[in-house]
Amino acid sequence: MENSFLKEFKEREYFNQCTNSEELEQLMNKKKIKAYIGFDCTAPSLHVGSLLQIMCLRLLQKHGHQPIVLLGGGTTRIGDPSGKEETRKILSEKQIEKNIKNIEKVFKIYLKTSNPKLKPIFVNNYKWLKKLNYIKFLREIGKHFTINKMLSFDSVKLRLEREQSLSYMEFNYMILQAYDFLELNKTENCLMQIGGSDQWGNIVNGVDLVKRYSSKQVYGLTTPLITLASGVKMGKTEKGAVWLDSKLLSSYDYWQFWRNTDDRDVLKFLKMFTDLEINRIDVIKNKDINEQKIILANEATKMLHGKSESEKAEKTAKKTFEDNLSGEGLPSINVKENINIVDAIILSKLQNSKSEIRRLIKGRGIKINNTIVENDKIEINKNLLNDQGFLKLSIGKKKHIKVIIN
RNA sequence: GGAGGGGUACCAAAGCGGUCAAAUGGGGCGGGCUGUAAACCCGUUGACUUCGGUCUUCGAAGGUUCGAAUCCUUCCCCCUCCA
Repeated sequence: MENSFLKEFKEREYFNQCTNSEELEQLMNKKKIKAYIGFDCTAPSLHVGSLLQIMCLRLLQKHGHQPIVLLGGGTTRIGDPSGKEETRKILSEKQIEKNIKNIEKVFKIYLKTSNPKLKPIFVNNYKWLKKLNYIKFLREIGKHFTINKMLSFDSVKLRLEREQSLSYMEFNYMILQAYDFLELNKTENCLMQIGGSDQWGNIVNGVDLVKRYSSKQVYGLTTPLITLASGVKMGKTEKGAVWLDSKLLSSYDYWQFWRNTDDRDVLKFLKMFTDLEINRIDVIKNKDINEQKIILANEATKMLHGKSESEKAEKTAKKTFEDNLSGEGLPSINVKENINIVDAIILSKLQNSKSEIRRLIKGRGIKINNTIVENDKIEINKNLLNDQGFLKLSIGKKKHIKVIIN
């Protein structure tokens, strides 16, 4: 079978590990299945750190399979401790519900929702986890887990080797996640779980549990952890998380995030985070590197914020960076006349320390309409407006904002 | 339970009565070079400031002292070895 789900999954470098690659391939070629991914609900929205998982769900739809989105209201209440050093702050019930609602919106943007055979099924594991009866759970589910086996999982093994404590709750997280899979298999006939490579152990546990409990064969598939060429984990910038939410990060800033990709990561990101077919990417990769980055930024932004926002961002970027003009579409703030430059920057939220801003001014890093601000006493007044009626305030080379005096 | 070692800024790690807002390295930020890249070089990196200073920080709380990250007391936490 040409161009099967798994083939494309591998071509796009989504593939890390699979519990049984050949069998899964055969199965998915034969019939359309349901697969699920669980998402963390501790934050008010998702950021690019989750984008690869979202892309996996899109790919499922592309090949006719139906995604299940598990928003782990139940497990969020406990917190996945894997790899975490500090204890997670406990979120209120209300906050979790609010997060879940907001996160659902992200999926409704990225996934097709009209076709009933493909549209994402949203589930919340709190629904079944809250009803669990401890004794019954131990007898029915707990008996399928041997400590011996669990100790052999990397997540556990490493912790023990490093002589770090591993709490009983952490063991339970593994089991609860496995139980989620079992539950989804029973209620939705879900046959596959996808997750990041750090979830491998948890996923394998789920596959095992379903097999032992129901004698059914299900599959697990993981994606690699994306480390950037620079060695850091993807998704953080100077401004913090790269949110997939226009309320938390403007489409312009989102576009900039992709535009600023390291040369060495561009090809990978084109494969991972755009819908462009592989053969088109093969052509694109011979283009000028900066053109490639623009294509990447356009494709990624289009998917989240829509075509017009993406075009606007590109135009603004071109004006701002290439023509050195004041791009119309920059994020903007309104200020009173004669406000001090330092206070204005505080208002813009681009910096939150006055000392830092003064330092930047001393270091010649702040510009108004491309002119270096020489001292921190400057006031913003109407004389500084350009002929379009605003002024461009720049912090460093990349952060620009439109200032309007009212 | 017994014996030692330790908790310092974003991280790692010096300092062990005043010259400490705290060496050094990493990271971050700004500048230069370039391509809104990387590498490299330079600067900067608690807050506020009328730019004179002022205020808050070295696990927590007390105490000694003109003066404490540094000394004492109590408490909390981590690590190593022994049982």
